Amino acid sequence: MHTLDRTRLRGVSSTETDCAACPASRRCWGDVLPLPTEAVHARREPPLERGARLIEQGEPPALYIVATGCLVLRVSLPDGSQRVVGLRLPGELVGLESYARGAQVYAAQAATASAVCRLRLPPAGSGTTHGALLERLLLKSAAQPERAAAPWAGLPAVERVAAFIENYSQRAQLSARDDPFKLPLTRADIGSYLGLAPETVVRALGHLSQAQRLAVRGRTVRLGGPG
Amino acid sequence: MHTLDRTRLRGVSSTETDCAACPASRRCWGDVLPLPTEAVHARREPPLERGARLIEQGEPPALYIVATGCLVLRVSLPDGSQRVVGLRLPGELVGLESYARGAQVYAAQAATASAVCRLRLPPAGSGTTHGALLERLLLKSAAQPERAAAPWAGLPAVERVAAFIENYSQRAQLSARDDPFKLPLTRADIGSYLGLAPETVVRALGHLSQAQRLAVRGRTVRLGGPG
DNA sequence: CGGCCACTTGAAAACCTTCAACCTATGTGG
DNA sequence: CCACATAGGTTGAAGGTTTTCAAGTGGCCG
Repeated sequence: MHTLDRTRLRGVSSTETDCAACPASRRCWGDVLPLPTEAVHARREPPLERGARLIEQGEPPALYIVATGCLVLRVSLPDGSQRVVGLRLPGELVGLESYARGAQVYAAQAATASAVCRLRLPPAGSGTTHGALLERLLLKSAAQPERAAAPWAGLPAVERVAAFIENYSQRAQLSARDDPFKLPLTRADIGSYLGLAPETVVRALGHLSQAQRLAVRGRTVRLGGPG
Repeated sequence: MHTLDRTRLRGVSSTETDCAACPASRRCWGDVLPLPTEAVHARREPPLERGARLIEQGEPPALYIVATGCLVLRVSLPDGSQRVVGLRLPGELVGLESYARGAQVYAAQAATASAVCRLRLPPAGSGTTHGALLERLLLKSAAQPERAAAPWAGLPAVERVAAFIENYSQRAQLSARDDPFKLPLTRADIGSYLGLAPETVVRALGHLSQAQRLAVRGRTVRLGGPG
């Protein structure tokens, strides 16, 4: 224990190292096709005690991979409430979404004593290098159990439907915010997606209509009200 | 319209082309940092009528990007029921998960008349090339609204909790399937994640215990029964 | 015109949440 | 080592929401 490589002694307890030298690298990268030594540069961060926070929501982007322990991901909703949206176990990625959004989407807190490594993503647009790392990350990302569980889970049916419509209208590229648009799904499909009975979707749309939050006629919807 | 490039005439109606030549490429790749001409090779597939299926669950991996229209993603559960798990709009990816799982995870069906392009992923392990494409895909993937919406949404509380425990025990690397393990989350956090009140989680665990589906004592759990 | 499918509406039953009390572990200070 | 404080966990009863079942409406296409 006292004959560690010098590179393990940089900083108080964070270690710049190469995944190829990590005894637990199989957990993170699988046992097939070990990456070339210089491909994955990870820095082992100081260990996290139970309850310690690795990421705050809104922080600048950073990407970690869990080495040991378990992290809980939480989002703070605009109304001040908090929800757990995910769990990360050893070998899983934390914070990837931040690179797409420009900021961390969720807070990450150690549910048990944990250790993580920070991954350095090559600067955007750097071009042709790092292909192997990127490929690994892409597959890993696609394999991840959940991106961030439906934040509407447990909300009342009316709010779930409202969130669905809102989300859809933002993703569909509408010319103006109060442009009428057509829902591509039947009420049954919307219900199946949101975990609601079709009748409940109908009634929820009715309530939203009555509350002036949107105007519904058949499959045509127009957003109304603030938001 | 009759002076199209010869490359647009290959096959009945699918077109091998370069995203840089596509008038709608902004929708797929954004307007900043256009990719080098040869980087993204996409093949426009024959148009999909409303109701047509692009992907069947279990098919070999394939990756598409939606050009126009809207696709619904559905999973068939072991009990025969189906659930909508996602929606894909223009510019969004369909089928990425299949590369991690070795097979398509969901079926994709056109909710409205749609058009898609098939993307050719460089063969795994090809190494240093294609970095720009991979980087784009990684960011796109991280930005995608949902990987596959919570498949437990709408299930009774007992089943949600059961699914959570089962999923956790599979992700945690346990030595044996009937090894006891410790849940890292409080009942309140599990409830927050599943959209249930903490008391409901307690009662659900009670029911599962009583039905011999698992043994719970405090935070220690052991799986029992078939699975 | 008939059939089908999506949508709508009403009433009863099932389920979940809420509220309130109590219990049990764990850790801290005396 | 005990007493206490605290956080997490458990249990019961009341009330609200959602599901289910049933029936009926409206549009679209053969």
